[in-house]
Amino acid sequence: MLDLKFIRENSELVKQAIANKNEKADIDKLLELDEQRRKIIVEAEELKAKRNKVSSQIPQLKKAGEDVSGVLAEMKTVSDTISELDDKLRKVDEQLNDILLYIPNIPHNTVPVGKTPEDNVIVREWIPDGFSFDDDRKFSDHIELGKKLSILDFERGAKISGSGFPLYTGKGATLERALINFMLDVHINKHKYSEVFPPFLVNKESMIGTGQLPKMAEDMYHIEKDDLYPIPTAEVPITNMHRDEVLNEKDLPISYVGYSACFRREAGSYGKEARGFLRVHQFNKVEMVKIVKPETSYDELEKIVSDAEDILQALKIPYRVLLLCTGDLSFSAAKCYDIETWSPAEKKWLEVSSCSNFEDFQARRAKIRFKKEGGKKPGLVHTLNGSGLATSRLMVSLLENYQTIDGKIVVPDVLQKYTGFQIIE
RNA sequence: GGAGAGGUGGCAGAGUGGUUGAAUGCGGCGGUCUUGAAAACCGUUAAGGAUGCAAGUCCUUCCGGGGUUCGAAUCCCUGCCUCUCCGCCA
Repeated sequence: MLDLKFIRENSELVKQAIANKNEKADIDKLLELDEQRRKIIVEAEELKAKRNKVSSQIPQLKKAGEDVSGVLAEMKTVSDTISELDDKLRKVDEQLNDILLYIPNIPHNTVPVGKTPEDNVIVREWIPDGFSFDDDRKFSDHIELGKKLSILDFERGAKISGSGFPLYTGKGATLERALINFMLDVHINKHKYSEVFPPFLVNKESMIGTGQLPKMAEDMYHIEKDDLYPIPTAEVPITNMHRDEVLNEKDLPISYVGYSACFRREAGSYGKEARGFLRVHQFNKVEMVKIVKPETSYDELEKIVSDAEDILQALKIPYRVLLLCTGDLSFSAAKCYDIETWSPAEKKWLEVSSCSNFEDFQARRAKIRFKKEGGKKPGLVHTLNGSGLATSRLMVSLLENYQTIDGKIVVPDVLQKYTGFQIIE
């Protein structure tokens, strides 16, 4: 959420930013409501001041034996008028909020302006020793490998739940678990994040806090009976840990890492893109979340990206880092880097991580503040998060890159102590 | 799921219709005292909003939402959460 005052004072800038993000919002309507709102408040507050004053005098008048019936009648009218104004205010506030909650964050000035993914900027590329894009071996894709080695069973996953719900079996299941544990350990021990294991169902307030609702409702699962949402990412529960809290400046930055299953409806995505692991309704992800002071958030963003890259370098999987353009930037983000790994069978880059700085956009929605040293007013924190990493597409790159000529999978060195085996055959 | 109890400031804990934004204690901050520290004593200690150049003034907030009343932390309804007992259960 943007600051209403900021929008009032920078309406043209906000309009431009929204257009750059390929989004829409009726800023003029918002400003009109804002004006109405303030007018009503002034009117109502004058009456409330009067009511408070007179009400406190009534006991004294009674004590003095005076007749207060006239005053009571007058105050009744005043109170009725106040109720009317409060009702009016509530309605205006609701409309105002409806618009505010749909206004996206403003891109940072280092974000390239662009419309489509083609306008994203490749920041860097990393390949392990001995790797070549021109390798002319015949690469099996992850679906063939999964089937042949009995480690992935998409058919049965679809039978149990539906398409897009992958089933790992045998050494595939072990490998998945190894990957998650390896990533968690690196972030906890090497990068010094504190570990959390969050709930997978959250309430509406949490979904609004991080910006998934109301805008992205169609992409979320919703359990109607209990009004709970299966999380699309651990970002939601972890960032919302500190919703409605005032933190101490000395406790910042806070860095959390946690594993969760992630649930996404992916409404409207069908076809080839959805094959196997490429687009699924449930996947596993290790997520990093940071809550920081505003002045450090862009340094912290670079750190999150490098922490995520560290995993891929340890796994020796080719990847590249993209700086997303304004048009490809998500609703809540001010700046975002994507990390993509190479799939030699698809001959494509696959998104395995997204690292974003939300500045105070989520903090304002979720009311996450911090008390500055020296007793100044609490200010909004900046929040960030990054996948470190999502396993499903990473598994695609891992299986494909580590396959041998005779169709086996060599387990990456760093994972072997987690799997307990060196090869899948 | 059934039966009770309760949710008050950073924390603990008073307060059952009228100067209560809220006693008291602890903690925090500032000061006096001290070579320094402790103790003691004194003072101070919420957030959000409207308005204003500012100082300030005003409004709101005692879990959330409605209601009764001239007036609500206090009464009524409702939602959420916590605790105790019972039942069920990985």
